Amino acid sequence: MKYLARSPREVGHAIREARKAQKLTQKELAIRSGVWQETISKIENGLSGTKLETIFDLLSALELEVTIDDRSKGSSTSLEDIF
Amino acid sequence: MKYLARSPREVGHAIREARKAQKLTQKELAIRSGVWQETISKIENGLSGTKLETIFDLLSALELEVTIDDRSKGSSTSLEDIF
DNA sequence: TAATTTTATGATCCCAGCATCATATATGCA
DNA sequence: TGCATATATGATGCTGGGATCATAAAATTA
Repeated sequence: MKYLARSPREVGHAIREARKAQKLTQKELAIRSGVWQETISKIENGLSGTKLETIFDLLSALELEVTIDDRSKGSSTSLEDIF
Repeated sequence: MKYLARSPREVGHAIREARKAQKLTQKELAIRSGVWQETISKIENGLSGTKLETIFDLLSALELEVTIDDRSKGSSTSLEDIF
């Protein structure tokens, strides 16, 4: 799965989707990542501005990586994200 | 250009590279993004943990977007980033 | 639907991000 | 090498992130 994120809120959404795809609970992710369940909840729901550091803690626990690329290139996501 | 970021520090580096590629000074980017030059300097150098929000302010000013993807797939970067 | 598990919410406290101002370095160019 | 521009650094203060504890609300499942 591949997620395009244009805002912190969308990053939170991507994290939720990825977590669910891996059938993890917030608590399990919390243990793996060192980020509290309560905090994960807030991040996934887009409350809280979140620090980059925290996001990376979650992403690496989920084995995800971040790519920064020119906006233009592809609404590749529109296609691939359909599922 | 495409950057793979595995840490806040690498995000800062990617921002610097993208800014330079667009021949912008920190001050110019500061004006466009609403983030202070001093803050940009610190972010580019990996000092400061930075908030996600601030990163997105910079990325959109640079017309960059973020993709979150499974780690595995491609050391596509190693190839494409060579230049 | 009762019991259990998962998520969300709320409050408090500490620490750090960032705006802001001042200034020191460094880099580029005439 | 001297001046202008660009970048880095340092200090301060306010605000908000996140750890932490307690608990409410949802969602699962027996």
